[in-house]
Amino acid sequence: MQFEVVHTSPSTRARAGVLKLPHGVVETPAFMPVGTQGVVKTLTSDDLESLEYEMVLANAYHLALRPSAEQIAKLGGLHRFMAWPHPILTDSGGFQVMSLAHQRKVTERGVWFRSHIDGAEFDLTPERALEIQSLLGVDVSMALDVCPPYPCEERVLEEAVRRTTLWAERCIAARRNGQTLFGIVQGGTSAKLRQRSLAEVTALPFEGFALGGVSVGEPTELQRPIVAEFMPSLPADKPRYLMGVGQPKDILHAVRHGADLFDCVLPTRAARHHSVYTLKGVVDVTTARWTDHAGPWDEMSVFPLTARYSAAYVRHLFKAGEPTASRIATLHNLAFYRRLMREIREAILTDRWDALEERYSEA
RNA sequence: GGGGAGAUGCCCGAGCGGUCAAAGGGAGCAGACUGUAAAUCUGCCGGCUGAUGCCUACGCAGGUUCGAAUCCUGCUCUCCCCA
Repeated sequence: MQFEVVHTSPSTRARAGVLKLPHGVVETPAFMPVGTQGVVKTLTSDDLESLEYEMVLANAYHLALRPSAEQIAKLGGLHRFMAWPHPILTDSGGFQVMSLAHQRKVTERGVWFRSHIDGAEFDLTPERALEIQSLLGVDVSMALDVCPPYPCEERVLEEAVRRTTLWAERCIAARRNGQTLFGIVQGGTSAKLRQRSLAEVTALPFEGFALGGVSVGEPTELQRPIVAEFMPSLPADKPRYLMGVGQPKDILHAVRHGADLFDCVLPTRAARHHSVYTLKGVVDVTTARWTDHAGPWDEMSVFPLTARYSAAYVRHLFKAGEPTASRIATLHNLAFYRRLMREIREAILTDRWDALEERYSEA
């Protein structure tokens, strides 16, 4: 892996970079669509290419359970398996510590899961998380962390920080040859614990660093200060990844404070839930106002892959329960996010940040 | 022609003397979703009202009863079986 910051905005901490990975080059700031199970739901890999995405996220926990890391390795690795020859980053399963909290136990050794699929035991240690991601053959592996929810007792938060550091050290030790590994900073909404986690994790020789444990249910008013305070403290010469974020405005905010990478289920999940992103805000495409609307939801948010479909038509497809409705909305939302990231990068490179913020002020 | 079953809110469909503006679906309307157990979940859904409450409602018309969607009589209409 190679990372280079090519330009930093003079008025903000926003930076444009180039991330070179085994399967391709990623221009940052970049957004990774979420393909948990080795697909971005409703899309094909060539859709993602048509949308001009350069990197996607997948999930080690989910793929290890089904079809299994060994199975994917046998079939030539995750890139070949999902027919996506471009960069892939995998989450380790740390997020599932939170999302599957009711059927898991965290110990000093690792996380013991009861499979959400068939109830079988699944023992995830930092070492195994690294092995899984190595078997998958992804471009960027994430360390196994403990992601606590919000709200959360200080005591639990502290314990999560402690274990995350311990596991980070074990991940470093377990790293395979050439495996690119990012460390994750925890600490929830506690500045003190964030500070400690950041110091401990960034002391380790990771190739990149992530701010984790945000967008876990906390209000944005609490998320923003954490991002603003700690994103700039992550090593400047390495990629900075804000996990699970977010709304276009959250991304704008984080980029302003120096973030390079993002992922979030919002554009894809909202699409399946008939919400579409436009420069005028998120609109529910099934509401009655679109019944007779022969044009787009927003003239300023029209994209080549979906331009031919009217608001009235997409509304009808959703009402009729047609799967294509979700597909069109997903294409639209990912096109919106792709344009957002492209415009962010352009704004940084041309020092026109204020105009960009103005453009997305309603989004 | 004979015998039987039934008519409930936008639709389907429970209810079978009071706790019924009436279960449950569906449709409709409006929301939520942030490293995906989510193509899921939530709210509203006769009218007026902030709430209490009031009014109109269970095919139509009468009746019994303190009280009827529920019981009785007649009518109208549907469906099924036999000839």
